[in-house]
Amino acid sequence: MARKQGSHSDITGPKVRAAALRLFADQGYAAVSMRQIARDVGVQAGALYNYTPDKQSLLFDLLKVHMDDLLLALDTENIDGTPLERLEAFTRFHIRYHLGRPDQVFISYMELRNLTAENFRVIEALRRSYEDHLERILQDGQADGAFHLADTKLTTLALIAMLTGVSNWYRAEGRLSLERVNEIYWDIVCKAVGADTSGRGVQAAQ
Amino acid sequence: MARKQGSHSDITGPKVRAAALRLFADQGYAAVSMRQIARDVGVQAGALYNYTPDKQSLLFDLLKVHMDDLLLALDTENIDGTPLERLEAFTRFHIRYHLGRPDQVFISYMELRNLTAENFRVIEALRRSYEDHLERILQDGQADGAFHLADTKLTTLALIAMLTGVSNWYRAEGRLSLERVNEIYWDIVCKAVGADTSGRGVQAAQ
DNA sequence: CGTTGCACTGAACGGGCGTTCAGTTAAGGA
DNA sequence: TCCTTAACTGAACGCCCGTTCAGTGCAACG
Repeated sequence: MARKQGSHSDITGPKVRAAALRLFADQGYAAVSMRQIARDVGVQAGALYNYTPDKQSLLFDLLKVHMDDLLLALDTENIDGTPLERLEAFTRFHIRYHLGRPDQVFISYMELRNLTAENFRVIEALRRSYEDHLERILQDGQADGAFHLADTKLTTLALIAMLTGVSNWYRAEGRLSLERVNEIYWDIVCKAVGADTSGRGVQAAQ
Repeated sequence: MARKQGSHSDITGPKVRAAALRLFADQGYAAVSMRQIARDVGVQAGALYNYTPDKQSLLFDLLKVHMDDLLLALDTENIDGTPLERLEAFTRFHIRYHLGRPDQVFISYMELRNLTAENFRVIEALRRSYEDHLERILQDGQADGAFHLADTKLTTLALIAMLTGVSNWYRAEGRLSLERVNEIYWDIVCKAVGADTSGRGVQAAQ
């Protein structure tokens, strides 16, 4: 048998990436076989090699596209205003964007170690430039007295770790709406950077 | 050939666990073979089965021991005092303990998905009880007005994610000493929970 | 209507996997 | 000294791995 109807390459290609993404996220890169991905797509394992030169590239492409999309979306956001406003925009953007792509986020920090050294460097650089965006906000806020930070670099890493952690527990059907989560985290972030919070203040509601 | 000298079981046993820990942390559970572990220890693969019933138990035991040690060490810490004092003790404990055991920490959140369902539940419960410890501090502080939190549960998860993130970048030979890292993170945590920080305040030193 | 070429199959390649087990060696007790 | 037994070897079990490739059938083109 060959293809059953019409041209399939523009259907099968995305299917392959989608299956790889889901399976890598569920079971981990090393635990997933090409035959498993193929079964998920509905083809034989050999057919996958029409869409990727090898398994490693499949992983790399997923991570690369994710990081590119992330940086592009960040650039597209409106990030003008005071450091405090920019920090709020970044916080909300990060949470919203990450909660919308749980699988991509998951493999982007779980499967880094399964990249070849060269591929790792590429992704690492992209990640770094994302972090730099936040650090610049913190530096600006520190410079004009809006924030009070002991160390901008560490605060950057601390905030990103905190915000990314949302993906570990958030469930859309859970007790809190995305908007409520945004509010609560923004409240924490805002205080953590030592910004003047008089006048705002999120109410506890437990 | 059999054993070369003396009794080896109390030497080989720890060696097996140590090799498994290091290799799992470096390459991931699924990517490490029993033969690789055996080579590291200096025996044939079959000999490993004198020390573990199977590969899965090897992973589970590492995680279980780590979590038990963590909870024991936490209980051993002096945790009396005001909520603010207890929060500071917890923060410093968490950072110190985690930075001292990078491999255990790493596999404890990277390899959870490679546990069987039953083993996962056990580790998950231990982790939960660790989180509960922090949440209790936050609740007490919230109750007596020391902290101002929008949501104690989310703040718990946010803080733990932030603190555990230290393991991702901290290097002993890096620019900051453990004590300095402790100071900076405690500064962030302290502010994040909305505690009154007048009179303290860590100085920036960049 | 013949030809081209895309998308795919199915078998094969060499190799590694977790695990088992009969056999071997040497330490330590009787 | 003999004997038991802990500790380990080395081969084997059946199975799965990533990847390659000759062959196949269909759609579209000239």
